[in-house]
Amino acid sequence: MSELNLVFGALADPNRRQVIGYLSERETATATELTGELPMTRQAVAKHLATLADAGLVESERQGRETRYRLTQAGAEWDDRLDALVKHLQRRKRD
Amino acid sequence: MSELNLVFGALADPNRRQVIGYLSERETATATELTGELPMTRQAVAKHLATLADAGLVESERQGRETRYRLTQAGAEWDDRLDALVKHLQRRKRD
DNA sequence: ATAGTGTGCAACCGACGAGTTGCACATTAC
DNA sequence: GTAATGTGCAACTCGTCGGTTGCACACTAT
Repeated sequence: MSELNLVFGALADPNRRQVIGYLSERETATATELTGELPMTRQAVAKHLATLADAGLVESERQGRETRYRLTQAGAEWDDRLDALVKHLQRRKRD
Repeated sequence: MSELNLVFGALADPNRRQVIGYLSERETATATELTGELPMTRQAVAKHLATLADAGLVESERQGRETRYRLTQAGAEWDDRLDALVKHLQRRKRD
């Protein structure tokens, strides 16, 4: 599939956008850690992380018995775009 | 549903992104006209136009026996963002 | 060695989305 | 009026997606 499709498909889910937000704050996290923030099981979070990784927004590295995820450059750029977009929408709604 | 969800949900489908592109060229079009450009039935195109309208990216106006669709301001902005994004991805891939 | 913790994989389920067909209604042309 | 064109609505199929459970494997601590 084309990269654009993968990226927009990944961003279509609000939980995945939230994961991007979390990763932008914490710099790095495991699927188990993120499970504490989201109302779903670890396996569901792991699936979302896999989808984000397919889209090139997230990368993973195994350290010992845990695998830590972090935003890629593209993922960080999208976090910025999303922040800007939310503020843009709020401003438009306010006027 | 939140506006952001509606917008990203609408943009997740490549056919709908293509419809946005077509509308940015033609200024205005009917569902039947767009059917000539896409490998699907008129009703399918009409559904896509409806979800784009829900997301506020497109607006419709009935003129006689046909209803003409055009991009809203938000839709036109997204068409620009998508163009810029495609070029951004191409540039990144080339380097 | 054994228990505890973290992960990955596979199968399953329910819901939703994309697309289709069929038909009824509205508008225009003749 | 009647035929042709454009639209809208409803029901149906089918695939995918988000989420779950269950289990096996990897690593760590004691």
